[in-house]
Amino acid sequence: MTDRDTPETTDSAAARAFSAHDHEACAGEVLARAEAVSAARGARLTPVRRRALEILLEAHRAMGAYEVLDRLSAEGFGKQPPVAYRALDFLVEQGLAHRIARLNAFTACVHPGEAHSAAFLICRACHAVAEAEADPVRVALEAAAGAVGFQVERATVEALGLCPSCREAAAA
Amino acid sequence: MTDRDTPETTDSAAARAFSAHDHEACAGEVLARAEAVSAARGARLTPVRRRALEILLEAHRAMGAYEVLDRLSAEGFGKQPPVAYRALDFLVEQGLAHRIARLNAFTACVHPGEAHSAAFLICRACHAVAEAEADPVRVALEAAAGAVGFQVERATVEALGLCPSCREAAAA
DNA sequence: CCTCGCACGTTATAGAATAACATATCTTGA
DNA sequence: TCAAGATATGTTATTCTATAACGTGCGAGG
Repeated sequence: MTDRDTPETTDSAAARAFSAHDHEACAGEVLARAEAVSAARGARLTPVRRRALEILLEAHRAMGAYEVLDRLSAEGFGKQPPVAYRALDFLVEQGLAHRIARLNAFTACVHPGEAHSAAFLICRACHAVAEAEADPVRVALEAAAGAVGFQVERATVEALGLCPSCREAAAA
Repeated sequence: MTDRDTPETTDSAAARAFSAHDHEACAGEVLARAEAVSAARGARLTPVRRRALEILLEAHRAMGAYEVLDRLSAEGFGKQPPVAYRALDFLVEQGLAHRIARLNAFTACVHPGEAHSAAFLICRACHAVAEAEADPVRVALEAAAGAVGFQVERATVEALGLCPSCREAAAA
């Protein structure tokens, strides 16, 4: 079941999240796409919002709203909670970021624009968060729901466990 | 996909949660099993803990910790947050209740003792919460995780949407 | 009996989120 | 171009959620 040694083949985004890679390039690419997506929809990616997204992308992990707020206020933006919450809520609405319920935290979406159901893989050791493709999961969930007449609108799928690196470290 | 008119056949617990039924009998049955489970493990289902579980069972929906606390304190138990959190945490640890991350709330487990992966179906209209069988969902999730070398330990699967009754009401 | 562990209760504080209001900026159509 | 409405940003204050730290009582085992 935990059939390892199939790293790059299946879900490149999730695999990348758990391995060394060029954060800056990866962040830049996503940011460019985020701008395109926003423009296409007429949504305004203002300075605070854009900066909030950059902060999430740079961190490449889930961040609490107050953590983002600290960074924003240090850069001259507002110092009060709504500043961060509004920016983050905007990003989530636009599909540029996701909220991780289990952590009361937020993370940048790694493939904005593309329709997708995401599942989050949260490492309990190093706290990295990967966004995995979850279409089959969503299908299974909708089947279970449909069986009792429930109509799924939004799904929250989060797994807590060990990422490949931490797993190796633990085994050693 | 949303193939209705299959109410009692598939997942009786989840189906029951969304239809009229004898709450008292259903709660009594679950409570009896909870006691058996606790006894079998040597876990102490003390008065506060037992009462907290009863409160969840009677409500038959997700309740916030402070809501449970209000009821407990009205009945002579402690009035401070840790009283409720400790009781609820115990219930969750013992598998007698679940925490719904999305709602910051708790709900009684409808089949304690049996090993199961649960998915929660949360009605955004009436706020009912059903616990559905989620083994296939879990399998799909583990497949997605395994593909990137991630080892799932605990999974949070929650769907927000419309329950059968509210869906009918909305359609009318 | 006595003491060690667990449960219960308290006070105090930390952390997450939003309500309500004032000000500024952007857009748009007259 | 300018006024009006919508959108964004910022503030203060408050609410909701959760935990840390400490003292007390009780029950089981030496």
